[in-house]
Amino acid sequence: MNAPALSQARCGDCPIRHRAVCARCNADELEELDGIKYYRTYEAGQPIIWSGDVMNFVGSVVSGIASLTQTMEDGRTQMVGLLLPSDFVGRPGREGAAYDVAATTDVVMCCFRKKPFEELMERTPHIAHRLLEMTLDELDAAREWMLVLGRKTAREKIASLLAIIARRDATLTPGGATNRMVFDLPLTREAMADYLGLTLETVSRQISALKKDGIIELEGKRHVTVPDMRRLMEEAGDDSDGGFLG
Amino acid sequence: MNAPALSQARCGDCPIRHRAVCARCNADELEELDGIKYYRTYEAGQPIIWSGDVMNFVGSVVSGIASLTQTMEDGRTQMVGLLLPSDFVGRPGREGAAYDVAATTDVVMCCFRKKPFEELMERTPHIAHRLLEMTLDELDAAREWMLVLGRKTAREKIASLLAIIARRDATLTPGGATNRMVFDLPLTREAMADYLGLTLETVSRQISALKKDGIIELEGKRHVTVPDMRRLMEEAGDDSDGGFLG
DNA sequence: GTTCCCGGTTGATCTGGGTCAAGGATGATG
DNA sequence: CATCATCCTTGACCCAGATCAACCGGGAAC
Repeated sequence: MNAPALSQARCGDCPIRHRAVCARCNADELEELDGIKYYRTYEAGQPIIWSGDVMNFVGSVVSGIASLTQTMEDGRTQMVGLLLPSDFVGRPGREGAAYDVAATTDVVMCCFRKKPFEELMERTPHIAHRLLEMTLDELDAAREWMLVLGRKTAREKIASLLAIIARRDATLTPGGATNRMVFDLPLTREAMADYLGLTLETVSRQISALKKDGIIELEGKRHVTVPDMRRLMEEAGDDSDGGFLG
Repeated sequence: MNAPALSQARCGDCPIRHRAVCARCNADELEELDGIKYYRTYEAGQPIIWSGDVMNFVGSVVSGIASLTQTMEDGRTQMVGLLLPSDFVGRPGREGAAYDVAATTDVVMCCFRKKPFEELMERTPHIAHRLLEMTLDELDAAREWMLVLGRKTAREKIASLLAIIARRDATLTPGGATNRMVFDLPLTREAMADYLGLTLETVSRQISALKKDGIIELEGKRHVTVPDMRRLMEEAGDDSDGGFLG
């Protein structure tokens, strides 16, 4: 893979409150991170890691959206996770990457060199603890997605995805989830298809159908208004919190 | 849920080398577990935990097979994990169960009361560490399964499942995986269908097809011989290690 | 402006797997 | 032994979603 632009920065520069390790960005042990932490930026479409590559860093997404995908020899692909700001990338204690990671939009990552990070983890149990919690969250999310992939119809799949994206935006928006929600799709139709185990044509058709039925409104191809979140949730086939972020 | 038979036992009685916490069964901190550890048995078909139930224990499977399933209001179900001997159940730090857990065959569980277990985890970092590793394994497995659910054909799904079960048996069998493998299916056709996002009729048909094509041989409904594992792997659609155990 | 390109839409048709329905085997029970 | 229940198999048919193909629209390059 190609080498993206790399910039060094002190911890205090962390632009957001990270959910995991970086959540400690202003805390005591952070002093120890000087010199092992840096930022990287990736352009939309760029690969971040290839499955099987040796990963010599861990990190978390600062801005933008990255995707985890698995690929078969014949080219069939399945997206197995979406990485949103504050999500963690990397597997302490593992050598290689398990899946392809790519930037879906422009992405800024906050990285830590792996070795020192692991040593830090040894010394500070609550970091390991936080990491375990995040991993459990991701596991829940992945298993919830298994239900979507295995048992839901195309329409339900689309509604589930829209609900997740809306809910994600809600957590980033002061005020949070309301009945009416407005957001931009951060994914192409093709990426949505890869996420949902569908073809892009089916994605397009089902979005059109949801629009025709008044479940959503569309402005351009990406800007979505959901006039009534409850109706969208019904279309998704369950009332569950349904939060796949992993 | 009903209360299954419960028997107390000292740690030294642990019948197998557990992969995770129980891996410490003969180690120092185990002394501390006296009184918070016990065994439970469940009959095939019995529920172990309902999704949403308060879970006051964690534990690991000693013998038998348990399944994790998610269910929609209308009854559609998706199995999201198989728990084999040595697999861990429970979520330190979480109140409720996230999915239904049920005994697929007769199951013996080695349980720890949750509170004391969590306290023990606080004090002994390497248990937390081991737990993180196991959770990462399960996450990998779940994501691998997402590829199966989202993109593979019915025939590939069946082959993938057979390959996983064969490989699991191989790890339990001295000698390990060979070209020729013989094992018993621990799942009904319906359970396989729930695991694979198919109907039981399709499962049955595809198994018949694999038999007709000489990929597998069947004796009765459950006893399977795979004359050539490589051919089965090809049918599964990838050469990957494909290990979904979680 | 014109052209090109890329992401998206829509239509026509095909098909894998779902659905509905009718047996078949095996093993438990009286 | 007959009965019954469970699990499994197989057939006939149907439909949701895949496939193949044509076209649209907006933005970047010339």
